[in-house]
Amino acid sequence: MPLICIRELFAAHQIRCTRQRAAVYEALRDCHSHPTAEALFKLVQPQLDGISLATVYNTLEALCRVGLVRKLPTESGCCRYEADTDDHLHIRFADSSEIADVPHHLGSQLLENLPKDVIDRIEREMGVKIEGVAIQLIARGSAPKSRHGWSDSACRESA
Amino acid sequence: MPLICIRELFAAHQIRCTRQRAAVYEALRDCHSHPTAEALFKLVQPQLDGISLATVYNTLEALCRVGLVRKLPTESGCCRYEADTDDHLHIRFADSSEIADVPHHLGSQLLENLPKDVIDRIEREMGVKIEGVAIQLIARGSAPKSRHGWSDSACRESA
DNA sequence: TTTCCTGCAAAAGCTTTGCAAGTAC
DNA sequence: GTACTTGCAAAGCTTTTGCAGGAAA
Repeated sequence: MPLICIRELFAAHQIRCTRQRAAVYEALRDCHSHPTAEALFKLVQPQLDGISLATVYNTLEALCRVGLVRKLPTESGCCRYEADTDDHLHIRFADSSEIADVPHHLGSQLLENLPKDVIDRIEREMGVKIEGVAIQLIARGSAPKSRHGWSDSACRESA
Repeated sequence: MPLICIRELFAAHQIRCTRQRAAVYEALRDCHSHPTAEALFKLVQPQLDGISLATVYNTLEALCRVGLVRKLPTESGCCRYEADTDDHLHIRFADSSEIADVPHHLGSQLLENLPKDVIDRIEREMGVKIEGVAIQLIARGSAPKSRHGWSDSACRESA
């Protein structure tokens, strides 16, 4: 997607388009994995000479706030991000903290089969409003070597 | 559950039973919420005068390793723990990072309805072995005030 | 007695913040 | 021109580690 479209996308979400933000967003969207802020920083550094890690964090926070990016729950104490905000399943690899997407054609069968009436009962009986579902399948080991461009590592517990 | 049983439980899992570990485990099991390490530390401090936060972390790590405790994925950068290792659903409150259990009679209907054949296909097509499923329902706001003893707070983002 | 655990303090890792200079609108 | 962003550095928070003394088995 050319930069002009990112500019429009940002405008539609009412955040300013800066070189740094566009680069971070584009890198995240195109990398098809679920990088940490640090990994993303290393990814954009070559194109944006002076960019700082703090800017990556600020950018991610801004993009999350307007819903263009999602922060994924992890067990590892360091956050991972994705630009694909459609509902989809994740596989979390227990030994590496990596996260992979389940292809849509597989995940949707599972998501669409969630019984609506059960969700309704949970809302009623617990007095809450459910706004989404995050499903992580847990797999032992590390991500298989990037056939789909999944792989991405680096975090406290991956040592 | 009296301490003698915790001793046996630990023995069965081949970890030593110390006062500190027993206290941390008992506090976690009885608190019916999903405290951070820090919160758990404050919970056991009154009974164990000199305990240190590092010991709480070491203990939780040991208990996780043998499967007596689970570390829950969060978005907040600080970990939460639970002693209920049966499969069950969680509700994550987007604005407070708190986590609540969905009562078993409600969650099991959802868990048992997950289509096994779809999981099988995911394993085959992605070349992974799925060992578990973590489902978090996402709710806006904070946890309703503890009818079920859920509430527990304190974390970077809860400010 | 041997091995593992604790407490302390220090370090490491991730994320946020304050501020002056710069940029988008 | 105004309001928002950036880069930098420093601080803040969570978690881990090294080591000497202590407790469990």
